[in-house]
Amino acid sequence: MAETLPKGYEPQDVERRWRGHWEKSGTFTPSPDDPGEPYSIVIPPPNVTGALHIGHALNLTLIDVLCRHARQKGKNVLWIPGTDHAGISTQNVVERALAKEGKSRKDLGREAFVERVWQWRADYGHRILEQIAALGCSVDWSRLRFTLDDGLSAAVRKVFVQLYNEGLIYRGDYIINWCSRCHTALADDEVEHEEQPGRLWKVAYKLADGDGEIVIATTRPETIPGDTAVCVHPEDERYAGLVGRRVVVPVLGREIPVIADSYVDREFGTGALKVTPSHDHNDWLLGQRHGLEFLQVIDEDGRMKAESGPYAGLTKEEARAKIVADIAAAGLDRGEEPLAHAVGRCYRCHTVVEPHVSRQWFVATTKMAPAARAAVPELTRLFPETWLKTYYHWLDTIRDWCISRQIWWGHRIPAWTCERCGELIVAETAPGTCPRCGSTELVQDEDVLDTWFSSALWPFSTLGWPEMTPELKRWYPTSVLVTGFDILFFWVARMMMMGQHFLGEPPFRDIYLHALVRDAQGQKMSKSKGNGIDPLAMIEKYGCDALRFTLTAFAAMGRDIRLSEERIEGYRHFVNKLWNAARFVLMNLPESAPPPVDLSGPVSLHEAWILDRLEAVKLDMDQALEDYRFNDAAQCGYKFLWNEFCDWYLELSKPDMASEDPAVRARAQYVLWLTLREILLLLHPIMPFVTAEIWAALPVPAGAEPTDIALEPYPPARPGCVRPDEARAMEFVQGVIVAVRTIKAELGISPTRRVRLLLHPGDEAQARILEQNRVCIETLARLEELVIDAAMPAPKAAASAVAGGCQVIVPLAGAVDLADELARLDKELAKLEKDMVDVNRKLRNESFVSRAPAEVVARERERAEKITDARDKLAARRELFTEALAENGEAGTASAN
RNA sequence: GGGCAGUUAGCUCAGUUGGCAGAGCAUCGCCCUUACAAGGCGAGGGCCACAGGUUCAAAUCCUGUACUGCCCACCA
Repeated sequence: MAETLPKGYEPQDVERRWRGHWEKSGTFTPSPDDPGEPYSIVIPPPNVTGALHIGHALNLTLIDVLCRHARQKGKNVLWIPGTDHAGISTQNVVERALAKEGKSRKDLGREAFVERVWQWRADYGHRILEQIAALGCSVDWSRLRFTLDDGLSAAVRKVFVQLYNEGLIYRGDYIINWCSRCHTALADDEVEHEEQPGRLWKVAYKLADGDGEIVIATTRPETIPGDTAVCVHPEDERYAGLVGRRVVVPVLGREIPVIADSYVDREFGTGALKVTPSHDHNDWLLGQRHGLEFLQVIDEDGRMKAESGPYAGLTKEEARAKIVADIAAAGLDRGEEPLAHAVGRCYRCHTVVEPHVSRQWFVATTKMAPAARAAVPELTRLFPETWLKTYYHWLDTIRDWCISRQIWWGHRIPAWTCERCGELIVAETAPGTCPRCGSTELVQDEDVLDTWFSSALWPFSTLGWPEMTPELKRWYPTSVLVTGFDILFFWVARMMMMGQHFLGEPPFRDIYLHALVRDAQGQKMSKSKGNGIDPLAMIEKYGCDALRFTLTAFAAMGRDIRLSEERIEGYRHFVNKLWNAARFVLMNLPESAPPPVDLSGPVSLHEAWILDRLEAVKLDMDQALEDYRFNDAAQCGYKFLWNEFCDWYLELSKPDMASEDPAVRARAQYVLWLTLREILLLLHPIMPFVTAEIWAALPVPAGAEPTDIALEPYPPARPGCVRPDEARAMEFVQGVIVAVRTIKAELGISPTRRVRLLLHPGDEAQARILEQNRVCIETLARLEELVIDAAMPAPKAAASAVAGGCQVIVPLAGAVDLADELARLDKELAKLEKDMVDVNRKLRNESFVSRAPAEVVARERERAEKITDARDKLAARRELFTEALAENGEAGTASAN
């Protein structure tokens, strides 16, 4: 007997062993010179501060499935792992740690602070990597990257300098989103807009030169000190006479002009608005258009500046309250109403952002977007396609990207200013002297780059760019990017732009956007809600393969995943099923692999059937993965293993194992061995550990060495095993067996009780098939006697059914309630009658017969015949059965044997 | 205000080109049949959100409606 497996599958131990093996053996470290079509994926780099959450688990599982599958298909597969320095997030984490020591980053100073962050990374940055490993990811650890590595930093500087020289990076004063907590500018899409209840105040602005007033509406009275105009619509008759005159800013007493601009919505509020160019995005545009004064009254900490006069020093919240009160006191209050409006918040810390005018660096993404747009879908395919419109829309309406951040952790902007002459120098390395005046007093820009700037280079910076490395030649562009749709703009679109600009072609052949993982109620999982499912805890509890299979099985394209622990628990049963099926097979195999048998020659019907199914499953799973239909691939494997291999084939193989004919035994062993072997290969990309463990226990041909399943090719097609006719014949036999089981179950006959069975085959061919599979039927239907003879009269007191035209007759004996069988027959007949009405309605419909494809009509005709045949046979049986009932009189039970 | 999804069994979801509505879990029977009780064998359960339209034929295609969710957006 072959090596046996322990009775229960113990994932923890198995996972630890295989992980260690794969890491040490270098199994997943390819060489650019290896043969095969190149296949590469870059990991969406998790934040170095991060802890693995379920979204990562989904992402990494899907990538790993693709990589392992590609390896099986003979491709030269590279999966690069790495982490992102995550500027603001990481700085926040370290600042919080500092705060516990009662220190701020300013206490340390820039250099010491950055040193402290590196230390933090050395201490904790590996956690996320270990967690990636725990998922069984087949990444190439030898090529691990970090966005602040020397090589990647060099790439960042080169890109910055080149874009600057090309005029695609520029510096300018703009209104940007300012987070007063993180103390930095934020890009437009780093601001989350959130509808919340607010108020709309109406305030009177008195005319400077006499009586009259304009009532404006505002949601932000604290910005009144920064007003430099009042604006109305040019065609608004209500205010026609006022444009060009001057009004007085309430409380402050300054005079400002009334201007007209068609931007104003006459329907909203009072149709008049106050303009604060330094503290509102729209007002900033108005200010530019109309040459207004820019007056900053709120500082970088969210406090009122000296320019706000009496409110100086207050927080903006305090200022709002005081200003509202002062306006009321001055008799300028013209009412207020509740108004829900969107307020922007920092996506990192959720502080309300303040529009703020300052000098920042920008990438002219408006110029780079068209190429990224045009590449899809011609050069890069997007899955699911439904994201196309969103992608296009974003690129079509894109604004330039603010890339400077006023923090310390990140890539420092490679720009220097000459203290003496003011010259701006942008260079990859620090310049020694000013090229204009020769001064050595050069000061580097204090700011660092947006984290997404280095992420945008990830697909080629990780491959060694700007050096033309063998890796870059071999694996760029990458095969597919797998990521969540939530970073389509942050990351994906920007990688497209950078990849095209610097490498001349987009960085991926395909982009697969997967769903978000939500909880069972459909809520986004988050720490604050406490509804998260911790993947590591799940791995601990149910095993990695169960988690991976669950995530794969639910990854239907374009749909969110509602995950709950019960799901994972459910799929653990599947892992266990595989384990036990393998145990059974191993118990029945010799020590060495069974010698090959010609499977295209004569085999028994159930063997032909399972081999035929196996061929179909190989094709289906392969195609599903090619199409990124992960759920279909998982489902397909699940059904084949459980519902076909275990439920039928293993049971059918049992009599073969007990056969006295050594040839039958040998062939059964070979088919068992081979089928299990290929099932393991098919499931391996989804469930690497349990399949590896079983594979290792599977006997190999005498003299051969056991292999590593991770290096085995995808099971090749075996054309001789495609036998649809025999597969159909087997399905007929299954139908007969199910009919007997159903009769037993519905008549309350114990499944273990052996009964006699009479079969009236529909024709000679059926009779032959049934005869050849006598043992199968006897075993699976649990019979004490089987008679296959259309001429053999059936006893009146018998339960009956029709399966594929064959009458299935179970003579009733003992304490069976005959009324049950009558009810059963009537139910069955009613169903057939209904089917017949349906099918006849179609066939009697002249236009159906004439217009539907001939093939569909023929199918319906065939169906009608089958239904009629079954109905007639059952009706005849019912006649006889009622006679039996009458003969039995009040007894109501059969005593036929 | 625009855009995109979703609505199918009690729950969570599949359903590729229109052609007999499926799975898992849950429920209800019967079984400890020597791989597995984390199991086996059966059963019940659906106006495919609503209203129109196209078609021989619609869960599927078109139009509209109603909810639900997400994304984008400068009504202060």
